[in-house]
Amino acid sequence: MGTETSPAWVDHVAAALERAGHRSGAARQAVVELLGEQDCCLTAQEIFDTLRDRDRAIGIASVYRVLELLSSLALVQRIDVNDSAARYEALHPSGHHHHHLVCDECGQVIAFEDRGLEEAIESLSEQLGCAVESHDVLLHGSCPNCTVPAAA
Amino acid sequence: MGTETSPAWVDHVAAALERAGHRSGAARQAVVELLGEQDCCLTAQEIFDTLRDRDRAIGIASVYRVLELLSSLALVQRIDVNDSAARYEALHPSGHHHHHLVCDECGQVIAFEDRGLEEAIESLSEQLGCAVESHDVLLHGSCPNCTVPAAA
DNA sequence: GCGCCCAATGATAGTTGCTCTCACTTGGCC
DNA sequence: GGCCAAGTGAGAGCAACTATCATTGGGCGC
Repeated sequence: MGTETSPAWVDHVAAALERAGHRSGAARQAVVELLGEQDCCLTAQEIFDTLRDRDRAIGIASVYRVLELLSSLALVQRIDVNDSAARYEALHPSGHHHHHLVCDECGQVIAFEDRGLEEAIESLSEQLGCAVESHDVLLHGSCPNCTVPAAA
Repeated sequence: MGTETSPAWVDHVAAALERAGHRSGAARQAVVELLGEQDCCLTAQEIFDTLRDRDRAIGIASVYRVLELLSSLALVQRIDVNDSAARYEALHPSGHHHHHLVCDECGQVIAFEDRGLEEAIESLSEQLGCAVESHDVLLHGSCPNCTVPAAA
């Protein structure tokens, strides 16, 4: 894990923020860089804790503020996995993204992608007569670890 | 609206609860009947308020308790629409169900169904090597009302 | 029908994820 | 360097949800 998402997205965000008339700031920068490193979604608390551990501590209010801003500019996607805390992840300008399987046993969130699914959703949005801007697919089940009882 | 989901599902729930060794109770009965009438999802608060308006008031704690029980028995599905309150709706034993479009303008939740989408998810779950028990697709965009600026 | 036992219920206090407020700091144009 | 708005952080506030616990009532044995 680590570099999949990194530099291009961080630059993209910087450009988009500047275009939208925002200044740079330490807290926002730290959150963006952290999100850029991730392969999958993080909760606000995880972002807060990780930055504190790295001696780049910022206020929890700033975490939420940055996430809301990025979300409103379609730079991150908010994902709700039914475990009370929302998660956020980088949203690529290319539209390339993935979806999530939530393990109902251990709570782990696993990312996956599937072309067929994307196509089904695309053709669906045309039929609906609504402007579909983003979509999120959430599967519930058991992850490989929990599926095999012996390995649990 | 009103009768699409109704009697069969309520009976199904009653049977499943008895099978699981639960007694009947007024609060639970009221929640199940209300859910059985719905075509789409309700929040816990909506359930609480509606029952109070019908002079079948029950404690808010009971609402949550019943929803959790039904959810754990796969009799209702919990849906998180990113607006802070979770929503719940009847889950049919036939597997027949629908998904949701959330209007980012007005917050309205619209139900839809699509065979192609279901098929894509089914074939996907086979590939994943995980036991997928349920799935939920959430589209974000604008509902017909909000899509046409003139009608807003 | 009567009584007993435990599941079901409801009021309320507590927890928690998140938002609001406001004083302070900082970036960036002059 | 000075100014001012944007950015930030601490902490209060809010709302959804959960835990607790005393009371109620369903349903079985009698």
